[in-house]
Amino acid sequence: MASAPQMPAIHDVFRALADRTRLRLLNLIAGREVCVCYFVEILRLSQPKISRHLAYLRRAGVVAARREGKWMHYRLAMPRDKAAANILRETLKHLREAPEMRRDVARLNSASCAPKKYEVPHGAPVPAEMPELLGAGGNGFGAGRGCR
Amino acid sequence: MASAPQMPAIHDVFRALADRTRLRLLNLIAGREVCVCYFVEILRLSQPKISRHLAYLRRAGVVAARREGKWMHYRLAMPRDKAAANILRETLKHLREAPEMRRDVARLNSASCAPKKYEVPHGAPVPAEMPELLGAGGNGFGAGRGCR
DNA sequence: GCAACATATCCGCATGCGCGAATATGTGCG
DNA sequence: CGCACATATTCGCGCATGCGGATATGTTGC
Repeated sequence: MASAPQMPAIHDVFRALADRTRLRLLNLIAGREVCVCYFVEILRLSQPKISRHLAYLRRAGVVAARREGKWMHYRLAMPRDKAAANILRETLKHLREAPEMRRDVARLNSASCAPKKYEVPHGAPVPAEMPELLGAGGNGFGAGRGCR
Repeated sequence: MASAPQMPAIHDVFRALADRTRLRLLNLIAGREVCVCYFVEILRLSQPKISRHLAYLRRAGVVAARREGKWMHYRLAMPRDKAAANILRETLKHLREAPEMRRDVARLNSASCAPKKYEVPHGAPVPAEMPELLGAGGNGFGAGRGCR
């Protein structure tokens, strides 16, 4: 048999998803790897607040972090538990359709194409596409890195 | 429109799902209409606790209640919000596969077929199948009311 | 080492939630 | 009405969580 669905896994995912800020973060992170500094600018929230929610998501096992010099890159991490992973995918799919979420992505798009218009730190790494972890269907970001 | 009810809906659903007891209740309720007295006996939890969690689920809009004499029947209520509904369906689908959840359903099955073996009140209404609201795939309950 | 920067964690406070215990509401029956 | 029963709500407590503000950690470059 494949996986014995564990209650704790699903339970943790739900707790992680039960917050608006974390949903916005997950939506931004879905399909690419993003540096923390972008979250702060795009969501217009304090840096500690962003960092705390990212830590929460990390503990719940739905995002992973990678350090590169001073910058921390966050990416989606599909839970091992199949149920949790499916629910997360389903959630992200529908988040993409919410107007507020689309606005966030649009802002991230602008910021990564024209960083000078935003308060993103000088030399901040451009978000990199990572569609592998995503479910089917894009999220309006990539289309070849845009920036024409 | 009335203040864009999109986001709050999903958010509330996640908060409702972020509790083990409520997940067990939802799993028992999925596909049938159940009297409160069964929950108390099957889950072996105090009556106020059951009632409180049912109220929470009701406020989140994922279950609905119907009064019949002294008995209250609870049934699943798919949220209007399409995203919330899909996520709820996906969740229920995977809950059914968890061993603990299967045990609960098995106990409910026994109790509704042979109430005397359980502490269910005398004359308690037998849970009625309601597969309409469920996603595809049964949950091991019905198969024609069993009880042979 | 030290300054500058990006990020993470800690502190204190307010709020919300889960819990058991007690109590309130609603319904049928004699 | 008054009692018995099923269910709901309230209360007080302990604990987790979200928050802003302050501070700590880690990294680069001089």
